[in-house]
Amino acid sequence: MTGQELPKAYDFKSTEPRIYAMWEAGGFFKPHNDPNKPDFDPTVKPFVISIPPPNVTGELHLGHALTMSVEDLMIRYHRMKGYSTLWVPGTDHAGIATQLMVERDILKNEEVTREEMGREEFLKRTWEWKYKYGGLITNQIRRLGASCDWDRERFTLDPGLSRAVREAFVHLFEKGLIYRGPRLINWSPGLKTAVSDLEVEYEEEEARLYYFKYMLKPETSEVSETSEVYIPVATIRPETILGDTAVAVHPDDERYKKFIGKKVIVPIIGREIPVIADEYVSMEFGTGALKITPGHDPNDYAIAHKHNLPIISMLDKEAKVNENGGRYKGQDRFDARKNLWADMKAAGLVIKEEKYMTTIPRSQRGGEIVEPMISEQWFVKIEALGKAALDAVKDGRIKIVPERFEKTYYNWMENLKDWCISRQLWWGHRIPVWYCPDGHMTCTREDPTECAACGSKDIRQDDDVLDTWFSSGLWPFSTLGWPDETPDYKYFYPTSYMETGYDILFFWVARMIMSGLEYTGQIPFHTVYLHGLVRDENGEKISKTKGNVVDPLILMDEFGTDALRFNILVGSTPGNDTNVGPKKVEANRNFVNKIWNAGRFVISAISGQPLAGSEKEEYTLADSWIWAKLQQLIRDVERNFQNFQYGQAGQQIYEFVWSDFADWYVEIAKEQMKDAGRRMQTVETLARVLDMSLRLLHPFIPFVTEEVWGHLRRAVLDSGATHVFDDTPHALIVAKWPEPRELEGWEADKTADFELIQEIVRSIRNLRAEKNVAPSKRIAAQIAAGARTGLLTEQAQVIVALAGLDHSLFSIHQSLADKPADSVALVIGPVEVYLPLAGMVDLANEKARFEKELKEAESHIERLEKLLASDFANKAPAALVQKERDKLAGYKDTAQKIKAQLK
RNA sequence: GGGCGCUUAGCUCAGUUGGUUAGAGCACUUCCUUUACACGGAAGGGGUCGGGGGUUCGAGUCCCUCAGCGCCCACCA
Repeated sequence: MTGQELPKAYDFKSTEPRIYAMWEAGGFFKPHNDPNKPDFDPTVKPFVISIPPPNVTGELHLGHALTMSVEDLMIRYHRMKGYSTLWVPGTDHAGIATQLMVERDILKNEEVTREEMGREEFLKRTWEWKYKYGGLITNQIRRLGASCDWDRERFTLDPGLSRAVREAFVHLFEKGLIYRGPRLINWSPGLKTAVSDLEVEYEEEEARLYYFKYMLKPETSEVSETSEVYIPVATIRPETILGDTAVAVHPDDERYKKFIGKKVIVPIIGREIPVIADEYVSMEFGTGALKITPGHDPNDYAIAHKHNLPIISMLDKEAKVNENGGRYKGQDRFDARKNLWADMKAAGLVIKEEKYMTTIPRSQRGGEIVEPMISEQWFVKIEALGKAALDAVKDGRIKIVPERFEKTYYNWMENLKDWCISRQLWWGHRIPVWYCPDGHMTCTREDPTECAACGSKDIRQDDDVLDTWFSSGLWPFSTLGWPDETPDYKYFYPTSYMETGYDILFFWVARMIMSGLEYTGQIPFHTVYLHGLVRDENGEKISKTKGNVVDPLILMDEFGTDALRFNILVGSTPGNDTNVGPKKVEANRNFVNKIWNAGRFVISAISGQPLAGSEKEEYTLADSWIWAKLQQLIRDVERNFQNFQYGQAGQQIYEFVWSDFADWYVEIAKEQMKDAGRRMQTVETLARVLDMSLRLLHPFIPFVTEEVWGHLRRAVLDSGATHVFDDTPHALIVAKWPEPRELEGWEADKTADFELIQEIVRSIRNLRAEKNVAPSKRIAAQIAAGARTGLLTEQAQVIVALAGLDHSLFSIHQSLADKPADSVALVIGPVEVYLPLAGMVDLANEKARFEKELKEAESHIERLEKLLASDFANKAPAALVQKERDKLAGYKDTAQKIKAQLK
């Protein structure tokens, strides 16, 4: 197919699936150096990323699109660099999310609850759900162009990964780093499971602060019906009064000192509890007296421990009042609050209530208010693990990008609390501990048949499952075969980058580091790259309630995957949020189309006639310029990639391709190709620059670059000019990453000369536009070029073509004795251009224009003279000073020429 | 209460060893269907880089300070 036969607009719809299938069939997603193959070379460096596994039943959202785009870019770049590159894909069982989804579905369609259905049947249904919908998300990830090795796809509940979880748990158990016991945990009454501290979100909300009387227990000697002796207490959750086991005051509080050691009466239910002294109580806040509810408040729990107070749980798993709540038993926590308060009011125990802003703990998943409760749970002792993980970042074995997150990480790792890992769910890895009737625990790698302690055959497995993050914490190595020393594990582990959102730095990244160090004795990855959140086009946080949800699938349908990816990748910086929306994606679709058409042009240029064998002339100024620009671009992109500045790199390639290559070089190339002698080197330069540009762009926009490159490659090979490319593999995805290099016979540093030509062309165009000269009209021009006569004479054809001049009425002179009549003059540094625009010259107008330009030039001269007279000349780098001197000379030139014109 | 980030053109944002006249996309104005591309081309308009102070020959970039916005962490009822 030649250039002309390609459609005018890039058809991403048919191209993308075809290209993806070609890549996959070609085995390009697999590491080229595979430890499972006989020709394996252990000295080749691997580059590995483990995908942050999406929820197996999830659907693609922009967060995934961002993750996949960035990781695919990293992967493709390293693949082209020659690393044995592996991107391990997979999905997460996502305990709570998936279970909720299936539970709701069954309830809706069959009106059966999970409890009614039973554990075994429910799990069977959930697996069916997984098989049915589990492929959805991975197919959507394929659409994004993700070059993962799908043969190595893993799922957290796979037998292999489940074995890894089992190994990890038993390891901790045997090491004594895991324990079970009743502790105050965050309980989600809706989900009916414990959740970890991280899964609780604190929201500032308006609540009420209730003030009431804690009546002193009358002492027999001074019973008085009228005396009202009480301690005023304030609370946000009056229902927890039912669980109070003390009232605490500050030991130095003169108001309450006399009550310390006495008893007060719990309202309505009449229990006697002590008044204790503790410095934790703030005298200034509230009433200065604090009710202690150890069963339902973390601070109170700590105080109760200190003072050996009893702990009363007054809520059940559904957050209804239990038997400890007397007459309120069975009432929902909020009903109990209302009713108890009403009863207290009736009893004269209420002082007042007022509005109060406070932080309310809500479940990250369900949104309901989380209740601190005493419950029997499994915990991981975190101190030693956290210390090791902290050190790994502190001593630089693991680098976090951007660096500022290291501080956040330290802060969190230095204040860790034991991790509650048990969940009262069914969908997940069941805790591998069995109990016998005597209460012995058996924790083994293989399912036991009898109690390890007493031999009892009557053993029962723990009902709970593990926190999803426990298994995903093993992801970088469990996916590679651990705990077995598989070839993959040995070669690809530790992995290279961990790329994910900063929002799961603690949830996931920190836990992977702890797990990796503890189980494998190695860091799981050496670099953590954190990306930001995706926001809508106006920088607003995307939320369903706001109705500004942006669906990546719709964007891909409308504008193509490459356009979406380029939007996501360009203009985003590490750790910062990125805006995505149709307008931005459309702009990038246009860029993709630009590449397509530039490709079409180059391919048709090549296909014109055979390239091989023709004589080659010297490179032109334009050839040298575009090549120099490209070399600079390659260096800049490399530097930016090394610094993880992918957005910056993308932006620079965009500008090069559109502004330098398409707008200038291609237009000049059209001229150069008219000259038979120049055709070969022009086409070669076109092909080379396009080739390099496509390589640089491939990690960003893989589909269109692969497609265009395929056509380009065939055209080049058909023309016989095999020497043009560094390498011609079957696909761009495995082509070599560009490195800066010089061409034989090519002149470096012609940039300034070319820029003068650009300035001349722009000035002429500008004047034409001002004078409303039809673009199609070719006009005459005379140039007085002074010292640049040689350069301009050489570039005459370019100037004539790009500025729309009439070749036969164009001349270049060293100087002009007489200023051409009826002409408009332009001054560009040392060059004067005269455009004889008869009838269009307005002397007053011209004068005003020159005066304005002169003023500008003079202000520059003034500024530069001042600058060069200052310490700048002594202290700044010599090259920089010279540059400013040259500039000053240029402005002086211009000013002088303009002055002459004004005479 | 602690920590972090942001404030640059009308809008959304780039700008990483401090060094030309501070950039892009969108929007806006004028012109053009020229044989790669109207998903295009050409030419324009638009910014005291949040305020103040400092370091420096030189600051959007470094330091201090103030203001506004946002995020994270934290046990004051």
